[in-house]
Amino acid sequence: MSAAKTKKTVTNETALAEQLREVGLRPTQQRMALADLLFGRGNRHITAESLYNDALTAGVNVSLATVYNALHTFTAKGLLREITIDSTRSYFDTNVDEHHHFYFEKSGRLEDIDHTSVKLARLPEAPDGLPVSRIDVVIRIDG
Amino acid sequence: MSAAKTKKTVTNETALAEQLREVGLRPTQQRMALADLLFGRGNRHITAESLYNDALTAGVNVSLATVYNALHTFTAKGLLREITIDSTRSYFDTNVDEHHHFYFEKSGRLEDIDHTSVKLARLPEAPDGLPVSRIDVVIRIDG
DNA sequence: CCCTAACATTAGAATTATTCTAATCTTATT
DNA sequence: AATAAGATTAGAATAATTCTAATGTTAGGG
Repeated sequence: MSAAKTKKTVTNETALAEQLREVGLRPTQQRMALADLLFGRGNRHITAESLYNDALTAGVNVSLATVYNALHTFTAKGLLREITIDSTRSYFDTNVDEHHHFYFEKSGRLEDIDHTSVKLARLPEAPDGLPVSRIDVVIRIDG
Repeated sequence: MSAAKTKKTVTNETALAEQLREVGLRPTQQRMALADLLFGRGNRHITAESLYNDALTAGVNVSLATVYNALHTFTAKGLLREITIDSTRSYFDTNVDEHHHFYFEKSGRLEDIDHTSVKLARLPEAPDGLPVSRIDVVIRIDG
């Protein structure tokens, strides 16, 4: 179902467009469509290729290069989190809260682990007292 | 300094060649040279490109494709451990003991953390009781 | 010992993932 | 509504990695 045509003066801006504006991004056609595919459902782990395929299936006119641009821009703005597990491709997580991951080696699938389920009782001091930006725990599952 | 010429009958096989044979690999020129560059010094974090450059500098005649082959073969045989931190390239660690890593985001450098320095007090159960093959902890340093 | 067949290894060519940059689109300002 | 400044897009280029045909190695028979 398509929304009623927007008049030239912006009067009925959608919530999605507003969210993009809030982080300083223009709500362009391509970004709106990709943001909708990304955030319309629950938390997901996607790759540039998988989002590109989702876009094609949804009939969205967008190039793969633009999908990469959008993923990196969204990550820089804190709307996505990049996870590096498999060097052959980048994964992006729509869950940006503190959490960890199970990685199923055979299928390549990722599963979120709530941060309260993992407790780091002892941690080494960071060299030169430099700030820790993030701690990633990946539990690799043989299956 | 070059070792004395080996006679046709293998009498004075080097220790390095013997180690390769032990894991079922032929001690070819290229592999011997790469193994020497990899394991000759202390623990290191290398990339295919960095090892290739080391080889060129050392005057070793080897292709980049062969460097990739050797790194993956050595990893499969347990002589190296692959670490995935940065999706733009694969790192290989000559330290195959249980340990974790600091990752310096600005320089891209890795530093080993002894496994006794990190204590995981609470861990979630693996789904379906599947076996855990490895737990990786990466502490990302903003510097 | 040497020769040969079977298999392992190598590296040039091909592929895949990602980035770059020139062209296009948006938007704030008038 | 027109314009200029800057953001966004996507075709082309690049970089990382893999594939596969050619080459090298080795064990066993002659």
